[in-house]
Amino acid sequence: MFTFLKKLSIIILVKFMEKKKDLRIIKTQNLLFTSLIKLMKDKSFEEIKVADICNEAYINRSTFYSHYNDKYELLVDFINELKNNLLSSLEKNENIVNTKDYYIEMIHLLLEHIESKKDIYFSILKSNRSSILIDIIIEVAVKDINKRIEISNIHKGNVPTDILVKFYLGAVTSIIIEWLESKNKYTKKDILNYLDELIPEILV
Amino acid sequence: MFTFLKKLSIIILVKFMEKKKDLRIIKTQNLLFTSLIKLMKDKSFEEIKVADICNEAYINRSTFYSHYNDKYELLVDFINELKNNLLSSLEKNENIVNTKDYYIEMIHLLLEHIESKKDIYFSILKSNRSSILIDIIIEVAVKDINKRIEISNIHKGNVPTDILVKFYLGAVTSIIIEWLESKNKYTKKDILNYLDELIPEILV
DNA sequence: CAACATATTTAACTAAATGTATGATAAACA
DNA sequence: TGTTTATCATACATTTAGTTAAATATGTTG
Repeated sequence: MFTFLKKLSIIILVKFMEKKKDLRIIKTQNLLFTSLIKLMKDKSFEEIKVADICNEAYINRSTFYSHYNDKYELLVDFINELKNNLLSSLEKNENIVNTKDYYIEMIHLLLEHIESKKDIYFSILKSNRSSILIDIIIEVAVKDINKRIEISNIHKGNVPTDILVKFYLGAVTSIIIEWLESKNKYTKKDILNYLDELIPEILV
Repeated sequence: MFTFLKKLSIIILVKFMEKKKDLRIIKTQNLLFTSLIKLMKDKSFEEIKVADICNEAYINRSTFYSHYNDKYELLVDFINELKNNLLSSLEKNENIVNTKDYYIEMIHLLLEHIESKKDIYFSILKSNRSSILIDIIIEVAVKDINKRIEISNIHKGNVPTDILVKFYLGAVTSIIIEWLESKNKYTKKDILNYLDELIPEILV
């Protein structure tokens, strides 16, 4: 119970530090985000101008500059939003005991998150920024994995844990990108089955 | 024999179409390439201006525009150069019979290539463009793998070949990036041993 | 080596996009 | 309701991109 309150207070503190008090700020920020997503469907991020983003969002350009110094800051902010979102999606995974099950369930949650925000992730790929997608998945997944301290002690082989983790996360991410890019070629279930087959029990 | 001549003539035709006859062109192009590499060590690619590249190369800006329409074209040209380079490095791999040996040797050649051009690849990572590195490795490796047609028929499981290939190439690329980013933490031999352990015989 | 072809330089210029500043207006907050 | 502050409208300085044309320098070819 105390832990819960502690958690809550931290969240409130973070929100407070972010200074997102004023509704107007939240409103414009969301408008800028959705504008960015929409534009990234048709253009690469480099081609998108600050003026484009503002026009699409019906927001004055000087307002944009009162929030961000340039479009790259907007992108970083947007990506962090996605990361936090994904991280909390993965939290449902906390009380799975078996390690292999944990990994498969994590990938399951990952795919569900991405499918629920397919527009956004597809826009990221379209805008020629696949490295963003890779960054998001790997960073968030590593954070989640690091919560399960035991893992680092379990693996019996000669391969260091960080290498092991990067190996399989790179593999999974690569498949996810293939899944997104090939649109309707594979279902979410297909991908999950393939990964279940490809990730060995040895990991446990 | 005829096929050989046909191949040769195509190569000659390509070289002719590239119009790289004049030494001056080769010279400036190389200057632009090395200038780009040098700048990417300190700045992200977005931050680098056409004028910066020209100053560093002691080349007039209008000369730049007689070669490329923008800096992105220069980057593409540079990347293609790297791809061709890597592809011919991998050719030593042609007459290996055993499939697992082929993969390990391919990774070996890959690591040797990257180590011999460590400056360049490290610059690419520094300039916040890891997706370039991923593109290069995956595209070239897939080309090389596709030469060995048999592979597509060999795998016994339910996982489609393209998924299988993307899975392990994603994994290997992820490790290579980790290897480069962690500078001196692992030797080339370490990485090769780890990957040898992680890539299953099942593939064969 | 001389004649020719063409790549590079120099310099000026247009257009577009960035980033800043200020006072007026509108909306949120307490 | 009064105060605070985010947004708007506008104007302006600066940077970068990309084009053009004539003079110069450097490779190519017979």
